Amino acid sequence: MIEERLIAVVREAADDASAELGDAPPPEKVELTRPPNKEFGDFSTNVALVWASRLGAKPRDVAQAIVDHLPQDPLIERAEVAGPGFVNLFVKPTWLHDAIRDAAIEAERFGRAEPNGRRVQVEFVSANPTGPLTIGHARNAAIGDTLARMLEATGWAVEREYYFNDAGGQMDRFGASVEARYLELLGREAGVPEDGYHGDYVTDIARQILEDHGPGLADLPGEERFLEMRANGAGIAMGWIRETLAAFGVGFDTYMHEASLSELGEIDEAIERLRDAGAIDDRDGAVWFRSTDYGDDKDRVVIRSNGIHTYFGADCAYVIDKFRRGFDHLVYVWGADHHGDVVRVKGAAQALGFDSDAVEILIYQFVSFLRGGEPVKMSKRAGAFVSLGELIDAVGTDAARYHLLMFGPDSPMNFDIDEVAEQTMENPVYYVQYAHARIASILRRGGEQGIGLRPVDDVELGLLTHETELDLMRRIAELPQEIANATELRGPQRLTRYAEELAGLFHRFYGECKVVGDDAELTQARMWLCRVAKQALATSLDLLGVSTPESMERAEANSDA
RNA sequence: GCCCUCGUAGCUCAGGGGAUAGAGCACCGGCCUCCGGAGCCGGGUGCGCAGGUUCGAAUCCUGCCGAGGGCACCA
Repeated sequence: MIEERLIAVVREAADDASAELGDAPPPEKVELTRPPNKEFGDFSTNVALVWASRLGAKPRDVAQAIVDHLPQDPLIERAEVAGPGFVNLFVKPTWLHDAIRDAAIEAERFGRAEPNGRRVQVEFVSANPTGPLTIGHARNAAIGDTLARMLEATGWAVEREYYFNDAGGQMDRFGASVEARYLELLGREAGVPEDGYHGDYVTDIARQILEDHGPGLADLPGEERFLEMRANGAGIAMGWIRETLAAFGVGFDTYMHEASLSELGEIDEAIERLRDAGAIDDRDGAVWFRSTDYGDDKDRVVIRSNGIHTYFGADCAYVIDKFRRGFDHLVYVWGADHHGDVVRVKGAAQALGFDSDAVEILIYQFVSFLRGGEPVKMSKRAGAFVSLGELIDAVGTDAARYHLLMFGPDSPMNFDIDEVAEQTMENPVYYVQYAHARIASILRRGGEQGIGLRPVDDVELGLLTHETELDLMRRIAELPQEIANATELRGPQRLTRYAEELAGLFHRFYGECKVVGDDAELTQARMWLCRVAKQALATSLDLLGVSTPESMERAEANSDA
């Protein structure tokens, strides 16, 4: 790697310069950064700035000393002192040609890391099956799935898990609501409970149950009838959810339901282990986890005085269950409304003897959905909501996912459905996809003209010397680092930014350089550059869960003529 | 009251202690008889406030102001 080589060179120079600079040895760590501006070279290091403060010397003098002692290296064109004391390295463009050649050989593996032998579970969405997914789940699904994709790209073995509660009070209210609608369909007197689910979709579910099982369920004894309704209703809702997720490009490896934790006795086990750890108090007939020992502002009940565990009690068992399945790292993707649970879940993990750093809870802020500039009000129980399916129908999976991933999870965001749907021209996703399709078109054109692409090893990439070619190659070469950074920082928005920049650099290159031209050798080199650029765009989009079209439909929005 | 997140351009948002703080949209003006004009080029305004740490702060710390969310034997 070019970076390691340059770091070694700089370190050598610093060691050589050390004698004449003073007592303080050069910093252990030499960091290379990509300068914000290419006038500052290909790579830059601030080592002189850090070192100078220890030496009590002027940073620019230290930088100059390093430059003066730089060993001869055929790769380095020149080095300059700049700004407050940066050492800027200008590298011969061959490093870019080499990088592109390597990328070409790696093909679809370019930018992705080798397996690291570690397993991670990403648990996300995890909505209870009381109805269709709503737009309230959209950001969770997009972030969770893309994080899973990014972790895979950085070498992790990833399992995507969906956790849901199939007992609990919400599900009971849902079951009672389905039951009421079912009876009403049969002409019987019934009513959805006040605190039940009032959306029309509940009737759809009841109708489905009626179709599947006939009217006979109505005559079952009360409790049995209710359980049938709850179970069948949940099954139908879960089916809808899976369909919607599939349309959104999201698939899960495992579906975990809360009831199985108690079936496995894992909740009892969790309480016992917490008790052994001295983290349990019995008070007022209930069982409490002393979460205040872990920074919570009050202790939390795990078993209520009626003997039923709380959601949090199940969470404790769930942590054990997850680690028991051999994961090295756990990620939970939660909305901001659950941020208060973070401390106690991590605390419970610690009390249970696990490394709480291996329990990562990724909190994302809420999305304000708008329609025509007006906020969309959401209430699932009242039935007033926009489903994720409707969102997908309105704006498309690509635009929806891209828009949801454009902004950092920490950032509260607006999503104007009408804007993303109707004014698609302003959505950057099409800009990026267009670049991809445009490259595909160029490569097709080359094929039509009978230009066979030779193996990249037989192609003189050194012919790529135009400024726009160098800029494009430079950015392509950064893909592996971009993916690594985006993943480590849990920042999918970095990938959207990268993809947009790459697309922009390609468009500029396209404007300046004719790919399929008279010079056969240059055509070969440029077609390979196109191919690698296309690959880098495709990998970026794929990590975002956005499709990579080989051609774009002409938009009807162009019809201003 | 306590806790979490956020506050950057007219709008939506990027900016992992570094150089001149960026992109898209919106607005104005340009672009080759040629590989896709969903493109390219040019035009300008801003880090909520006050301190602190640092050679250097949009970035780290403290306080204040403002917004969202959370503080159940609910899920």
